[in-house]
Amino acid sequence: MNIGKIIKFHRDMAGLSREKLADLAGTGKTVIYDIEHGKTTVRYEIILRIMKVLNISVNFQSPLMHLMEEKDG
Amino acid sequence: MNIGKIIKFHRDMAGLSREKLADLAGTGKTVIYDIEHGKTTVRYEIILRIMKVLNISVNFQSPLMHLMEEKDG
DNA sequence: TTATTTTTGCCGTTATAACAGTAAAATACA
DNA sequence: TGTATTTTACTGTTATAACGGCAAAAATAA
Repeated sequence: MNIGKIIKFHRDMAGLSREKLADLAGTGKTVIYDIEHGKTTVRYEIILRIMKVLNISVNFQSPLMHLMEEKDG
Repeated sequence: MNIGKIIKFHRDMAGLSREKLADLAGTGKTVIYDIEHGKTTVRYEIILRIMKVLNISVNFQSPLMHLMEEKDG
């Protein structure tokens, strides 16, 4: 799953520059550049913040997931 | 989404110690401990490797996602 | 029970990711 | 066209995440 392309595509669709997206995500512009260029050695937290701004949800799936007790807030 | 609990649950189900999981994921055991304790300032790449070992898939969803041209291998 | 093995929890050091700065490139506007 | 503004590409420095090491705790065996 190419996260760089996903972010680039959504950023373009939102009409955001890297710097603007970075500001909204509370991070530096360089990391946006890095991610869009295929770097995956970036903080997970930063990925999450960027995804939030771009209205992208992150989901985890597995055959066992439904067995986890989940307390809904 | 509590990634720490997800990993802890699947690790237990797989009968793996942190050290064993770390070895399989090609990382150190400390980061497993950190993640399970709620730390999100960890490398995205490491999350991916751990998820792979535990057979958990990572998916991104958005209202625009289907508009991306995806070349299937 | 005691001894042995395994696992967990955490700290200090080292490698590296994030950042600001800046030049180049692109875009906008007159 | 020229000038201003915006965006991109990249580098070096600094903050910090990843790691190994070790003690404590837990599990397992005898």
